[in-house]
Amino acid sequence: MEIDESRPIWAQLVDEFCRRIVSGEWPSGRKLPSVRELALDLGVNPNTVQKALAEVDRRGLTSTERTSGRFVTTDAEAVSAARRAIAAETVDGFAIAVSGIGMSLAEATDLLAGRWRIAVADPAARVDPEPHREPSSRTTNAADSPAQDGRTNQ
Amino acid sequence: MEIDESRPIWAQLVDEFCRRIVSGEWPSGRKLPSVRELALDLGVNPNTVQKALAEVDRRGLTSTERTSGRFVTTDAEAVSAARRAIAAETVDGFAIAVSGIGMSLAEATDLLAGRWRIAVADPAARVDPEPHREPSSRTTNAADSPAQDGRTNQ
DNA sequence: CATACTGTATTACGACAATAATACAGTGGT
DNA sequence: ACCACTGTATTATTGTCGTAATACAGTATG
Repeated sequence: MEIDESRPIWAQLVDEFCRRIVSGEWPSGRKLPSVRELALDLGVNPNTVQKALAEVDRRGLTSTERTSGRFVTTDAEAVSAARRAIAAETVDGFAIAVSGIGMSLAEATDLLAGRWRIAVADPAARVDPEPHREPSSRTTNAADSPAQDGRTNQ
Repeated sequence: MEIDESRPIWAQLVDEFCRRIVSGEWPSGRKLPSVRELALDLGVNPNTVQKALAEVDRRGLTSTERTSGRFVTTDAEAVSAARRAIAAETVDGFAIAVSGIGMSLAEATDLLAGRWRIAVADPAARVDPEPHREPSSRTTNAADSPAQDGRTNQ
């Protein structure tokens, strides 16, 4: 799994764990790897994994036996509901994004069909998102005059 | 424009400004609102706007006249290239996301067609992403034993 | 020329994410 | 009983994001 710096790691882990569950990668009833094992695999701190798993618990996709481990829920409906929710979120976000740059549904559908195979199969061929880099050498900088200026933030 | 807490604000502003340019909302050659004005409109600190605009400059979509203001590039090819890049990123990301939860291209296309109109037109009907909330009452917590444990982070 | 506007530069502070390093408690196998 | 393993809890440190509050420099207009 890929982790980037654009969002809190624990939030990315929540998404990844949910994905593994709704995709069947972690089937219903299966015992999850331990907190420490997951942390090792993912290259993050166990604290971060724990935080993410607590949120997955909260969403009802996993539960913990306190000392014997953590397990995927056996409630199949909960899993499929989560899958539908994730799908809907993803689709809506995509629709908003592409319509926001002036694309039509037909354009979006065509582009999707054209890139599907390659994007899904060949990670190297993907167009990765702009990696969230600091704007060149500049610092931060901003305002000036004291009172009537653009400092109307919260 | 909507700002959430899932990513640095300045990064969201970069995306938004690029979107306005490639969508034609800010046409080629047009003078951008001032840093302070944008900060006021968006409800953020001028520093944050400045940081975002510096990045948009770096990407070649805007340039600054230092004292007279900031302008959208007149290089039409740069704009359309940026639009293509954004579209490709968005489509690839979508393809990976939906295939990651086990959807086929046909399913994705159908779902997209079904949700297109409503997601684009009616913000209230959208399925919003999980709002990145702290996992209930729990703290953070994690590991234990000292040496041979999962603390193999960087 | 003076004033208002533009972008740019600094420094400081509060909040939080991620890490680090322990510690505790309960279960299961030997 | 012992020991390895599980989840959970605490405390401290570091870095960065967002904000705040100024300050400086150049242009344009009256």
